[in-house]
Amino acid sequence: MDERKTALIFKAFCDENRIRVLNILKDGEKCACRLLEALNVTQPTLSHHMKILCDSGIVLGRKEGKWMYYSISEDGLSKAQEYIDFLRLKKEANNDE
Amino acid sequence: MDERKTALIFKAFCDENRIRVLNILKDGEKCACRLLEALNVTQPTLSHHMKILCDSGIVLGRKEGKWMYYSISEDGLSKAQEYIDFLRLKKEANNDE
DNA sequence: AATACATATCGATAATTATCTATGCGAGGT
DNA sequence: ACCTCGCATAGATAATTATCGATATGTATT
Repeated sequence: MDERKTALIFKAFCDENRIRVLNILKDGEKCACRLLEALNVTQPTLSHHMKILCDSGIVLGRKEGKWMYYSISEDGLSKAQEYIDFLRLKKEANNDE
Repeated sequence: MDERKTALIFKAFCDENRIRVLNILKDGEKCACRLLEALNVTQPTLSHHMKILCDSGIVLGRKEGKWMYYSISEDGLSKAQEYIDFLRLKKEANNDE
């Protein structure tokens, strides 16, 4: 339960532009250039967000020739889901002790 | 699918101190003073984080006399989970439309 | 009503993050 | 070998967020 690591995973989801990217990648793997068209930011800014998404483990990058293809990582989603499930495993409240 | 709203939900999870709070609240409702002991930040800083957690919908606050009691919101967790599930509903990849 | 206590809010500052322009790098194509 | 294209990196700046000390607010308690 490294708090830093957990926070890192969810950095993927806490920015509006990154959510926009994820919503697009939901339909399947996309080239960076496609994301750039959709996003109204400059190319370096997109690159910055894609790095954060990859570092979080939620997105996978694949290089093919000149192009970068990004897709959502099922494993990454599982990690995120695991933490949410972890929070659900309540014992009885133990307020006073 | 308001990107701003989705990002807001996950703001709860993208900070180390807030994850620490959630990990504690996992065991059940806790008073703010308990969180303060555990967290190594000043009282105003804790209050700031608790506001973000409540605004995200992941945490519920309840005032009882002088004390504030915080707990994890099942509904909030569901909202977060819904988005993760949403990303999982893949159609076939459609790279080159 | 005076005091003590728990928490929220205010205002300032430090730290982090997002964004841009400019530039570098690798992969094809000519 | 050179050029072009797609993307990453560097460096600077703007915007946001985290944090603190000081103070306000509301709630017992005496």
